Amino acid sequence: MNKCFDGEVMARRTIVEIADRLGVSIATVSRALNNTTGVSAARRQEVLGVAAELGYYPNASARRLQGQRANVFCYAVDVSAHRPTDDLFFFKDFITVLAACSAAHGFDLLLHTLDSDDTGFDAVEGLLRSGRADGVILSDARVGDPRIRQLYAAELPFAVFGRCADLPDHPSVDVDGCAGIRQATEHLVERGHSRIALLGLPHAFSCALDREQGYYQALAAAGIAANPALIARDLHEPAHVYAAVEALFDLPELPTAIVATSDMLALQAMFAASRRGLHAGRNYAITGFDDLPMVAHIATPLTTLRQPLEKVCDALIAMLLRRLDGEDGPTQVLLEPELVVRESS
Amino acid sequence: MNKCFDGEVMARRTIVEIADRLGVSIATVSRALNNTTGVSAARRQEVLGVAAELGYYPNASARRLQGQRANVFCYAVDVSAHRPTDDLFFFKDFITVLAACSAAHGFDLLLHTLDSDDTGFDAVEGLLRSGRADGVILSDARVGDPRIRQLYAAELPFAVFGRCADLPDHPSVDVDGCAGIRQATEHLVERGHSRIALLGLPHAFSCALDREQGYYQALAAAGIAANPALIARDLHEPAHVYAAVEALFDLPELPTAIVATSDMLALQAMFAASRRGLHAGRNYAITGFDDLPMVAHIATPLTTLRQPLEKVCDALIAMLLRRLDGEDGPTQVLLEPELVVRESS
DNA sequence: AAGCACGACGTAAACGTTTGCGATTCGTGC
DNA sequence: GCACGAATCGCAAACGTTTACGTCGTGCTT
Repeated sequence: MNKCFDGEVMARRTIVEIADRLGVSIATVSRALNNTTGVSAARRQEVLGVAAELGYYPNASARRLQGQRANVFCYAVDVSAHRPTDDLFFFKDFITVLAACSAAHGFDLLLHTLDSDDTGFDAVEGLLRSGRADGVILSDARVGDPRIRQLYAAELPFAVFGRCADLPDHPSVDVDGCAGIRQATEHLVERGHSRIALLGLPHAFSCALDREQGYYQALAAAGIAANPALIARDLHEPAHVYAAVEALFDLPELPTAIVATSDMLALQAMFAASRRGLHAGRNYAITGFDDLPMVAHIATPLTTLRQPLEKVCDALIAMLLRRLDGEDGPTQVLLEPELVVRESS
Repeated sequence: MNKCFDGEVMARRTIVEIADRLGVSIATVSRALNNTTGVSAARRQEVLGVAAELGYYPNASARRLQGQRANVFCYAVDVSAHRPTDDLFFFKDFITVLAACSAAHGFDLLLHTLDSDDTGFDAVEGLLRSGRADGVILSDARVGDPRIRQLYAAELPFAVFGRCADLPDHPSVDVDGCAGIRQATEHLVERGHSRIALLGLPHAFSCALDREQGYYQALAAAGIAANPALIARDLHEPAHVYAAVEALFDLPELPTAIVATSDMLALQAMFAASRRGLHAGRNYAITGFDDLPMVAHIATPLTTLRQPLEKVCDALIAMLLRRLDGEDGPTQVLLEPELVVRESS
C-alpha cells in the first residue's frame, strides 16, 4: 500500500503537550506563543523551543471558535460572466493579487463560483452566517446587481470591485474608467485623429457605460461630433464582436483610430485588421484597457490603461477589515488608471 | 453613516437558544438538525421550525473543532507558471469545475497562490497542519516537482492533476497526453500528411514530454522519419514561441500539418500563418490540445483534444476523500482525452 | 407477572484555544 | 521592616458543537 494511504492519523500536537512538557499552565503557553504580555522572556524562549521541537501548529478551528473570527475572505466570482471576449488574464492577476493582500493580513481566500442566475448566491450568505468566511468580495458589478442588493439588505460584510451607480451607497473600490477612456481618447485626438471608433463592453456590466462616457466627453471637448457608424457598444457574444469589428473595416471611409474599452476587444480588432493587411501603429491607431501581460509583447505593443491592481485589492481588504473591526471610513474609493503609451498609437 | 458600517454585531443564534425555546436539551436539538437517530419525528419538526424561525446557522468553527475536519480543500496554484503562452481559459475552467465538485461533497475551496521558487510552499503545509484545510490539490506538475516531494515526505493529504514519472508513486489524476497527441498525429497521417511539424510545451512541465512521445510514436508507426527541422520543443518564452513559428514558415519546404501540444500554441501558429496569407484548413492542417472555449469560434475552428475536466476533478476529490477517511483505492488515475475534429484539419 | 429490548431524551465530557481574574513572588521605596 | 506596585503565572470559564453514556418509560416476549 502506498505511503500516502496508510491512514496514519496526522499527529496533531496541542498546547497542552507543551504545557505538560514544561510543567507550566496552558495559559502561559498561549501567552508565549501569541507574544502577548504576562510572560517572562526566558519562559517565552522555552515555550518557543518546545513548540518548534514538537512541530506544533495552533489549531485554527479552536482559535476561530474562541476568537469569533475565521480570518477568511471569500471571493465570489460569476464564472458565467467570462465569455471568450473577456479577459481571463485579468481574472488570474486579480486573484493573485487579492490572495497576496489577504495573506498579508493573515486571511485565507475562499473561492466561490456563481452562475449568472441568482441561484447559488444563498450559499454565499450561508458562508458568512456559518462563520466559514468573514467577508465577501465581489467583482464584475452589474447594473442593479442582485447580489449587492442581497448582501446589503442582509447587512453582511462585503466589498465590491466596481460600483453600481443605480444602487444605494455600498462599499466599493473602482477604477475610474470614464477618466481613463477620456484620457486615451484625448491622447488620440492630440495625435491628430478625428475619425475615432469606439468598441464597448456589454451594457449589463456597470463599467461599460462608465467607460463609454469618457469617449463622449473627450470628443465633445475636442469639438468632434460622435459618429454612430463608428460606435459599436454592448458587445458580448463572440459573433457580435466579430461582426462589429468587420463592419468597422468595411466602412467606405475607414476609422483612423479605435478606442477599445478592453484589451481583449483591442486584440480582436487587431486580429481582424491584420487579416486585411492593416497593421496597428502604421495604418491605424488603437488603445485598450487593462494592460494584460501579453499586450506588451505582441507584434505591435498596445497602448492601454493600466489598472492599479495592488491598490484596488489593498483598498478592498482595508474596507472589509474596517467593517469587521467596527471602525468607519470611506465606503467609496475611486482610483485612477495609468495611460501606458506604446507603439499602437 | 452607512448602513454597512453601523458596526452592529451580526447576531448569531446558537443551538442553546433553540433548546431553551423548546425546553429540551441541546443534544436533542443537535440530533434533530443533523438528522441522526434518537429523536421523534414530532420533535424534529419542532426543532426545524424554530431553527428556521430564528434564522439559525450552525457555527462552522465549533463543528470543525468537534469533528476534527474543516471540510476545506486547498488548490495551490503556481501563478508564475502561467505565461502569456499558457491557457488561462483552462485555468478558469478547472477552478470552476473543481469548486463545483468540492461543493458537491460539502467542501469549500481555498485558493493559495505560489511563486515558482519554493518559497511560500511552507505556508501550504501550515494550512494543513493548522487544520485550515484537509487536503491540497496541485496542478501543472513539473519534472521532479519539489512541492510533491515535500507533501509526500510529510505524509500530508494531497492529489495532483498531472504526474511526475520520475517521482515515487503519489496520488495523481492525469489525462493521457501521449495517447491524445498520438491520436491527433494519426488523424493527420490518415488525412495524407507526412510533413508534420511539432510544437512542444516547456520541458519543465512533465506533461510536455508525455505529449511529445505520442507524436514520435505515431510517426514511427506510420514509417515516417522524424525531421528535426519540423520539431520545436521546450517553448516557453513568448519570443521563443514566436521565433519557432516564424522559422517553421520560413522553411524552403513548408510543413503541410502542425501538431501543437496546446491550443495556445496552435493559436500563435495560426496567427503567424495568417500574416503570411496562409490559412488553416486550406493551406495547412493544424491540431491543438485542451479545447479552449474560444477555439470553436474562431475563423477556422480548431481540431483539438478535449480534456474530461469533470472526470478529472471528480477523481481528484474522490482520491482525497478516500485518503481522509482512511480507505484505500487507486492512487493513479489516467483518463483519455477526446479528439474533436473540426475544420482546421 | 417478571424480564427485556428499544426508543426518546438528558447529562456531561470533549474538541483546543484565549483571556479575565486572582494568587504568588519579587523588588523598591519609605 | 513594612507596604505597595509590577511582573509572572495558574485557575477556570468561555466559544458552540457532537456524541458516548445513563436514565426513564413503554410495549413486547416468555
